[in-house]
Amino acid sequence: MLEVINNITIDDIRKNNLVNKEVILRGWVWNVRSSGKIKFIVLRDGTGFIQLVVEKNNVDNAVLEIAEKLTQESVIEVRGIVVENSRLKFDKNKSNFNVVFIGYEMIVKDLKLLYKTQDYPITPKEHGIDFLLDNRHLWIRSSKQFAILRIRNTIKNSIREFLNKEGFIEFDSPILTPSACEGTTTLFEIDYFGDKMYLSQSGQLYVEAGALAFNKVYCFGPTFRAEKSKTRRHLMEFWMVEPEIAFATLDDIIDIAQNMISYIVSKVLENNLYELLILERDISKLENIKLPFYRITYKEAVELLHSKGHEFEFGQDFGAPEETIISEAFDKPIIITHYPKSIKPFYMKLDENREFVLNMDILAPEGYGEIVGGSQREDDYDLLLMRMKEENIPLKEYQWYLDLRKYGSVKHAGFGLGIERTVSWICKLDHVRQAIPFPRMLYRYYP
RNA sequence: UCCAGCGUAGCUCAGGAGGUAGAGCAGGUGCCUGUUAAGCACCGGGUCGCAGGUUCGAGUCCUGCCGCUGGAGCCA
Repeated sequence: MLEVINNITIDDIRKNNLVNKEVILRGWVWNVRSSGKIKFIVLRDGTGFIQLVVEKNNVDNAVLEIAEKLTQESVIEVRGIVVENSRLKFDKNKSNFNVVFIGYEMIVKDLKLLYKTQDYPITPKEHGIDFLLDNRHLWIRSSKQFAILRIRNTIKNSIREFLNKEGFIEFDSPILTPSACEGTTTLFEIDYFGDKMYLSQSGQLYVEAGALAFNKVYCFGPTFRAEKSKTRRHLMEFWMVEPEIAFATLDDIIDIAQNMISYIVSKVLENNLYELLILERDISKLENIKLPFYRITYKEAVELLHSKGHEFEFGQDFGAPEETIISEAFDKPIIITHYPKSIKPFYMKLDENREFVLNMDILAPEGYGEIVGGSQREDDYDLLLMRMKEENIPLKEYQWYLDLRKYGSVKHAGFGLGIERTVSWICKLDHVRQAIPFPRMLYRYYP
């Protein structure tokens, strides 16, 4: 008598050898095709996709009747034998509805209908982005979204793993803040029992306090920016990891940042080949992400733009076209350092001649642009005060921040890495809105 | 916020020299034992974004508004 394995997922079938084992799966009907007395059901259970085969001569009439009436997203419990099937190998030239079958299928013995779904809105056909975003709560069931969000999970886990190994502690910065961390950008205002508070646009100033208390810290969470920007690289709510290290210089955080990015990519390649295949990602581009990355100064980047025939005024900040030109010129992430102080915030440490700052941006390759921004921080009380006055920063609200330069100030540095942009690059998405479960965009926040 | 484009069936779109709508998919009913966004046959499905205007007549032309998409600025 064959033992039936219950409590199993499609992921288990993919990872363990369960050929010729009888198993029970529960999941949602993805698609049904039939050819007379044989029916093919594609099942998804949240961990993957598998084809079920219902043959007339193999099952009771009752089972056949259920199989005949299945609709998309109906819920079933199915018992059957796992078999290998070479016909189900992924073929790039044949669209598989973007489902990658796993080399196995299940010959069904029994089938129970647990929930009958009717008129599921997302059909196996093209849909417009407006419709899909309105149905984001259902769209996340689709194969590509499934793949992207599983890769996002790997990326977040790998970041925590990496920082833990490096001796960091997670230090939570507040989301409600009494003042702006970066004076320039717009903030979401909150009524806090009659006072004005803001949703945090960066945990950086708080992790600086953390670094002087715990040496190596990072915060990891959502941040909010009320910028009226409407591009493929912007969300109003996005996730950022911000490591900050005491006694560190610009060079030190460049090392940490590129090691971290390289670790993230290696973990995705280790854990998510299936998902990358669903996304039809060119894996060789990711395998190429090896240390060290390219490193140039702002000055050299401007020269590069000029050599490409691009008009650009020295002293301006790089916009989307510049970032794209620069990042397309390299096959690995590119680190740009020493920007002019006039285009960077007050807390960045000045270099010797006080013209440039000790900062770095990291641009992802393939035209993806900035994913990391960081700097060594100004640790001298008087210089910081001078910079704050120059930029009209309200000193009263930042007294606590100045205090950090008054009581045991040390050189320190840190950076922020944007999660959605990183996901977007690794998955080669055309927009960051697909890199987060429920994107918050300008004028679009449903569901 | 600025520039450009688009709003027709549940979805993706066609019609667009003004004469009151059409295809695929999805849904329904059949046929087919290896399909793979299967195929074939038949069926049901529409205040053509909203408001006004021109006209005998507007999905089609004009004006305004609303919604969405793409791009720019700002940034991660």
